[in-house]
Amino acid sequence: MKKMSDKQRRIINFIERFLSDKGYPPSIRDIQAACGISSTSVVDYNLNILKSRGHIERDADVSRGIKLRTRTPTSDSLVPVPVIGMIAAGEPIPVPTPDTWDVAAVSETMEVPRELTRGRENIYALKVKGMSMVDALINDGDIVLMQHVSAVENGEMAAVWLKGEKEATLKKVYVESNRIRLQPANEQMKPLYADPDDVEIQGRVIAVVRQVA
Amino acid sequence: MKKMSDKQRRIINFIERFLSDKGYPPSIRDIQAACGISSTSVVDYNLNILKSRGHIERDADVSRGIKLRTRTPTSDSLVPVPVIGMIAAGEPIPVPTPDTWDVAAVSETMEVPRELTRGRENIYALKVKGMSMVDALINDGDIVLMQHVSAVENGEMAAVWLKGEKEATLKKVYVESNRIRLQPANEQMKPLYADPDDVEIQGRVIAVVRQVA
DNA sequence: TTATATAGCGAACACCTGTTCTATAATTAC
DNA sequence: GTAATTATAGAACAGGTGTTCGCTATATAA
Repeated sequence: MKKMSDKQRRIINFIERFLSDKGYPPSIRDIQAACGISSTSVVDYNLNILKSRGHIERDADVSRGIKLRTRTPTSDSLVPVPVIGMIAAGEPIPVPTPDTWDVAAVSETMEVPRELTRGRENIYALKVKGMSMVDALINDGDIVLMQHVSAVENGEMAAVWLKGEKEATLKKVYVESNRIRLQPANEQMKPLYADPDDVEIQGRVIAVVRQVA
Repeated sequence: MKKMSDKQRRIINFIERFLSDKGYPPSIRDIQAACGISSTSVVDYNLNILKSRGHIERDADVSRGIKLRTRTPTSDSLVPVPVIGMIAAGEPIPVPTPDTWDVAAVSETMEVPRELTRGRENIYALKVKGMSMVDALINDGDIVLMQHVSAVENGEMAAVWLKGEKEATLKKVYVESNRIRLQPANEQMKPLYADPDDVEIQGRVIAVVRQVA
């Protein structure tokens, strides 16, 4: 798909906001005024381009007959995620159970944009306690969005439980010949090597959210 | 609330169906045709009743200016935030302008849960480029949610522009007797001291979002 | 240079559409 | 019964609104 011009992007954004604000689409002259366009025909011209590119639909000869094609209705754009526990040094990582999956059965829940989870299944959240994960660039109080998987691709960030050290960490995981390399997200730091029998992959890190103020 | 007449119920149902079908509200004559009403004035008459009873809202003199009131879309639990630029070492931090405030006038936009911004005003987002902010536990590619303020409370995390070093950093700011202490979020690291004339507060850090996978 | 495509401008047209007005029927109140 | 209220009809008006047309400007290609 070809790139949108700056003007076209402004038009799309305005339509979105107008629509969620007023509940009905803007007229061509509404768009003209809001986006500072000099002529209605220019708006029409760009709307036709946006239509041909598939960004909107237009009903001909119908006032305000603009339909957005890109945006899913905002109703399901927020997904609830169960916060099933803490993650901290010296304590095992909470493993999701059928009970904790159920958003309704869990005490705490947070809502995140679908954009973050990208519609993936088996998502849960953990709250980080302590400073033990600064080498993963994760602070005390951060929220880690996880996906429960038993194995990860090489290079993916995962929640790892080190049996011997009784230590929970978040590291990039690389499977090497007969050992596992655990690489901190801060690439200036040195990797850690572990025996495959000593590590337990608990899940994949999807995102980190830190609320500062 | 008084009971709706049969005709009014048909009108409401038709508006709902039309809206979800076409994406924009029907005109009065659309309603007239679909509900088998003989005159536009009768439609107008009943729409006014529905409005006074609180079932719909109408914008006067606006074609298709009908808004359904019954269902509350979760649209206001997600707030759009303009992504106005990058933040990187050696480059000035983009300062929001009246133009970039306007969500409609900005090329890129992201949506975040209202919970994250807590309804604050003047929120914008910056994308972090490079590894220069690892001491603030911020990685390459992270998104920083900012609030534009000219001054911050002691201990708050802020985007700071160091004039002398031509360096943008995110630090906790403490005003001391005749110097400013800039404390990295990673408290194991040493603070930086700067002359008050050398620092420029660009904004307050509200949140950090990192999409890993 | 000469073409060609893209983008913008302003005006005008014709239909769409909300609104208003008058008249009339149906229902309810008294 | 009459009067008042509610509901309906039809028509017309004025402004809203999508569309079109001719023209100009700029950039790209040949």
